[in-house]
Amino acid sequence: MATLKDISAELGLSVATVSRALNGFPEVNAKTRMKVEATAKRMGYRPNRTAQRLVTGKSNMVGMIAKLNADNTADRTFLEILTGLTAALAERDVDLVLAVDQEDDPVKAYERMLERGILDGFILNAPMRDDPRVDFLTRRGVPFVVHGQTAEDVGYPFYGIDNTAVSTDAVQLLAALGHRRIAFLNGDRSYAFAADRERGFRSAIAEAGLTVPEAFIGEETPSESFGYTKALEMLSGRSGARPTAFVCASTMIAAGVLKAAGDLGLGVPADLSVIAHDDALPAFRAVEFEPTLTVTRSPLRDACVPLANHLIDHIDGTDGRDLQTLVHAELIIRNSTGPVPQGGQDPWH
Amino acid sequence: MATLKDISAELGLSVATVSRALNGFPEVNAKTRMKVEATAKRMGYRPNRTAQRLVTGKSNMVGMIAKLNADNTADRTFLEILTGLTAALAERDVDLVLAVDQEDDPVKAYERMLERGILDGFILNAPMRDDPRVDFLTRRGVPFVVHGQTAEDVGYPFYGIDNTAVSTDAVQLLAALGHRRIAFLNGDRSYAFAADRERGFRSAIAEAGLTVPEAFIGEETPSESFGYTKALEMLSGRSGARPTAFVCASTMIAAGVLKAAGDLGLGVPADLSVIAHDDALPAFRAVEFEPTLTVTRSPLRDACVPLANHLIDHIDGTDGRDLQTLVHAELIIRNSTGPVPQGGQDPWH
DNA sequence: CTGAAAGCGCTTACAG
DNA sequence: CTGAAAGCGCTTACAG
Repeated sequence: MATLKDISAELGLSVATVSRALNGFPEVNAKTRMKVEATAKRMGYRPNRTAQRLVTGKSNMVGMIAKLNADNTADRTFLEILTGLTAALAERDVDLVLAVDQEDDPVKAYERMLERGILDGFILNAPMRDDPRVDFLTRRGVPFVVHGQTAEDVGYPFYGIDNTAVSTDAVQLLAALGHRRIAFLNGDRSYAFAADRERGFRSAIAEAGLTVPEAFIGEETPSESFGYTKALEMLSGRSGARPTAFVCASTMIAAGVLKAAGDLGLGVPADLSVIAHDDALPAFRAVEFEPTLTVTRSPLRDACVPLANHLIDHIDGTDGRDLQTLVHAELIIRNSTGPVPQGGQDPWH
Repeated sequence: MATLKDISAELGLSVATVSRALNGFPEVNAKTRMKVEATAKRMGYRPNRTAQRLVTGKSNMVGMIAKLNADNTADRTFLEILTGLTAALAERDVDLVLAVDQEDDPVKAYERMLERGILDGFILNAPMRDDPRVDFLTRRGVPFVVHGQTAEDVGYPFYGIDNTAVSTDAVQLLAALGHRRIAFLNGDRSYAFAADRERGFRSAIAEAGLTVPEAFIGEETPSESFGYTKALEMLSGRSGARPTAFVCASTMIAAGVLKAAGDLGLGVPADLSVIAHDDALPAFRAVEFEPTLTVTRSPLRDACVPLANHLIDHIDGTDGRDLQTLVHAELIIRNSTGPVPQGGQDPWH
């Protein structure tokens, strides 16, 4: 591997000048810079990251720790994030070191990674409300970015969607269509996103002058089978009145609900309306649902570039409060939502 | 962070001696070593990996590049490997840098990672037969370990299961039970494991004096729906005689086959025998199948420690040929296999 | 605009 | 058994 010394010897310049030329320092003579750049290219020069790191104190590596779910499957959203994130980090010449957390204590894995002393910062995925990792990293003074929100008015960088609005948008649409019995199939409430969705759901229900029985609310790690089982249960009407609409935390859940509706001979949207939040996972395309699915949409991939940039900027010194992005998911009305069924058209009346 | 210099100043020793004491050099005085170790501990000393790396040329980091499937989902086995691997590498103080490959050319991503110049080696997952990545890394002189086999008589380190034997064991069991019409639901044949499974299958079929129509052989990325669809198709008998037994590349596929059998009112193992290879994924537990599944079993997790160790040893200079492990998967006979149905008991006769 | 020098925190021949 | 010194490949004040 060619080094700065090789180039400087070749050109009769000092390593210092070569270094400055290659790093875009303004004081270098334009001609010198061109010569240096040309020979660097010709000699196939690559800066030695280790040496750079030793002197700058920065590693150009950030960490992410995957957390396995209770059933030992990391969710498929994780791989989606991983794909976008490694690409976005690579754009800024940063590598991703990955670990998988198999323990109960959520900060242990971070502590261990930190001890190895090779990381500039962390990306926190799937945060809980008041996530203990946030507290831990803040106390240690380690830069990090959160995918999502763990609390209001925080000092750290984050990128997330407004999950409260996700639910209120959904409920408002359904209420405007005349629905009064709206069920909610949420994700695991210990995660911040699901907690926010629930708050939004309840407040929008109240806002619309409606009430919701607890039997209409389910929460679990999103899956098709969760949607199927819960919808079947709620639509059986064993617990009194049946819902006429479902708000689903994910398209996977919605797939299960549609299946349950099909099994019960219910038409969507004639007998039942369904709306879901859509992370735009390649494996679950809402436009290919039958009927096409009304969604609040915010592609998971869109989060990756700002996540990477926020973290790197923060490492480079930008204040965390200046690196906070909260986006409003787009409401896309398709064919799975319609007016509440009336009189004779409603098989339950 | 405390450095060697801090410790040496504290004790009035040279940094060289402190370094040697901490690195277990035999020539250091026992008393000196103890003193050094004690103060190192007291001062919370952690060696600076970057400095170590600059001088030794080793980074203690290895790379793995995830390949997305055509449907953009990385298989769930990938996360299983990731979990075991990061743990096994951590035992030897090595970190895993991850990238996701989104391109057509399989070596591009490796080239890019290599250019960054921060890795000691690679772990190759899901190899193809005569995998181009093997060729590429060999030519570049980059250490790597393969999870699986890409060819016979190779020079690189690998850990894999004997996939030929996986199929022959399955076929021999079924043939011994009297089955003569054995179907095979394989993984994607472009992968080495599936190519080996197919070779094993065909040779065992011939060995047993049987033949197999091409309509009895299916191949696809393993999934429950693949098993379900294919089994339904084969059992419908549209293409002549129906199989009395299925050899499945994975428990996911077997789950689909069992479902199809159920839909058709076929009892397992009374009317149909099913055997699968079991990677022991936490989400698909063969003993919890109904009926419990006969399998060839080799936990994916078991591969991780030898993979990590083979790679690290190879990086440290051990010859690749001395770091090759091929294990024979265990045959576990449970309740999904039985004698071939005869006469009146066979609904198809 | 360029160079000589110090230094980042280690390891490792080479002396003694 | 221990130390002084060189060096890994860079960056960056400090001079000029």
